[in-house]
Amino acid sequence: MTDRAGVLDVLNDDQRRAATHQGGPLLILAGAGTGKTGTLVARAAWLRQQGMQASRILLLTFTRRAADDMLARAQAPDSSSAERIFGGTFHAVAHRIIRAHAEAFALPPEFTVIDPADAADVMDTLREANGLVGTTAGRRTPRAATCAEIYSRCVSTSTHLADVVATAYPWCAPFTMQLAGLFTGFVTYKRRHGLVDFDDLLLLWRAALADAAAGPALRSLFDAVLVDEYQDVNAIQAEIVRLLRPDGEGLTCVGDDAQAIYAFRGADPAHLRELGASYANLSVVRLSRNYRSNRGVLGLANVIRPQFDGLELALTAERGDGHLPQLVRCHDEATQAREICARILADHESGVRLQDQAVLVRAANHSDLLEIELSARGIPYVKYGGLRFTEAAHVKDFIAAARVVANQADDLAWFRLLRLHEGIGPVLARRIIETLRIADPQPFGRWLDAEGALPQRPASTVGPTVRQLIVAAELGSTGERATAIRAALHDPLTARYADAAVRFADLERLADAAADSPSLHDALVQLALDPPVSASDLAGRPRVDDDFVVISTMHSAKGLEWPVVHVPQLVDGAVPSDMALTTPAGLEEEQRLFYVAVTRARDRLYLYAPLRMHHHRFAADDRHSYAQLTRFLDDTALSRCEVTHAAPPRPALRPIAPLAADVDRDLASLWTT
DNA sequence: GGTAACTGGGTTTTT
DNA sequence: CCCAGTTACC
Repeated sequence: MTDRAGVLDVLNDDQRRAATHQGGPLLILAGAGTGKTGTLVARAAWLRQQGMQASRILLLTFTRRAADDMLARAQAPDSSSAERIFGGTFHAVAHRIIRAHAEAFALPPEFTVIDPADAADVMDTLREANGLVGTTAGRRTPRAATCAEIYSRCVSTSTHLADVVATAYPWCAPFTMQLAGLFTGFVTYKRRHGLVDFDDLLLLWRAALADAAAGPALRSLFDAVLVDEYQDVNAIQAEIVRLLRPDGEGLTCVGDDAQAIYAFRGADPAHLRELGASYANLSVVRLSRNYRSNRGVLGLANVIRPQFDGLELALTAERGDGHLPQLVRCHDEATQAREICARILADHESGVRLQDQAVLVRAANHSDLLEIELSARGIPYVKYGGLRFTEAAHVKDFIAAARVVANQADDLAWFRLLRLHEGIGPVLARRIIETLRIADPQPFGRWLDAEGALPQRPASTVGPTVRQLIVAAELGSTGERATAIRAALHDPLTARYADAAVRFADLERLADAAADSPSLHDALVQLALDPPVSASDLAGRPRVDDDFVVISTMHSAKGLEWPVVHVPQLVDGAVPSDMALTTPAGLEEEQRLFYVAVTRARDRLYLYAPLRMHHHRFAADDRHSYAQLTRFLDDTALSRCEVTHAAPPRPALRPIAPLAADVDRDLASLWTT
């Protein structure tokens, strides 16, 4: 059991003031590395010391990892439910409430939670009917995923479509009308098929809280609400918090407006900055004593950090002076990759484990060249961010099959499942679904009719699969069902993928993981809300003796730290990303993202600026133009760094044309006499 | 009529 | 790697 007095003892004065704050809403403005998590955990402990029941404390976070972390530190793992803090991500908590009262929300009890990829699939099936297909008037229509993004942006920021398109998706402006029609269809489709997307989870929770009857009941479940990373809330989440604690009593928000990096999914640091306006009696406690980084790193961090009136904060170093950040100006990207590898190996030889070193990139593809170089030198690495495990085709296939078993009315899943089979394309798949729907809501009962109506070849591939799934649906335990679903997919997956054996092994892990859930439904929701990053995620922690460099996107690195951090691609267009520069707000967010990246480093920070970029967007008219150093590294910032120049690339090899000519001549003897 | 297989141009970040 | 468009096959 946690030693609660001990939790408070290790805090500094500011942290203790935050943890033991009484009465009225509290904002803890916590700079990077200032012990935010420990303070929040201590506050929960202190509230319980004051006599509050654990189950009446609500802890809201943005990632599952953050929630698990804090809950693990705040309570014993074997505590009873009354002794357990009610915690999770906004979405997971919303789901728990909605699933428990599905009828009250006019949802079918077996409603399916769809992830953004599913939402894009729905958009895809509706786009043709809304004139959003192919190339119109020489302009390519927005991709299905883009349509889903725009929709979500409208919803999560409560902003009109026309404004969202104008500011964030200007190239889609010609299709605004069609998008409006598409979105109407999207909402209708979701309701008709019992689908709930991520935005819906929040919208439904907010609606319930605002409801005259349900609101007071939901509010009265909790005495205290603790919100982590408040700078990342969107308009809906901010309102959920406000509805949970209308007068601010018992509300604690933790955040740092300088680390707001999720505007693209509707978040806005203005919600944090305006807390004072919503709650006149708001107390603000600043945590600025940094326990993570040395003074060299913080010197740079403090000049990059954007300051906002009334919420200024400068980090002070609790650790020693340490090294200055190093800016390595590299001849080109290839040099950059070699330089990173050289420093990784040098630090490794001086005793730093590979896993204590991270490379933080703005976009997943920024590490392409580096990954080749790492592989060539035999340096092991793992990559976080970018493609998720659940986005791999075979995993989506498995999930589609499981969804059909869990909810036979899930047309979206049927569509994917059917199309997996040889000889079945979009038209046949749709026709089969039409046939099945006559028997709605039990399409399985009509399967043999549908199969009989198919041409011989498709029937012979899809028939066995579906008949096995029908059997799987009758099985008792989740584990048996998952295993049977996997078995049903054996033949179609083998026919489709050359590396079917590997993929099939992945699915075994997935089926095993699903077996732990009480129902197939729960397993699927879990997978949607908290997708495993890789197959090894499902298999548990990697072995202790495995050592590897971490490559992560800056976004995925939030909240983490490493002794050594490498930040490549410090070039305008990459950092800051040119995709983000359509608005001044976009540039500001890029700067905050850079701040997040810099503040991940404990001991050593290496920044890399390639001087020459090949195939770069800005260099389209001159493939050898010289790139500009990122605008975040102005003279002040540079004065906080030690600048070095990387060795020029190895001299080019002498042309080997004579050699090639020899080879060609030898070959020619094979067909000349 | 419908599907598979290939080609060529575009690619941020994720609960 | 995704998607639109084309072509060749059933």
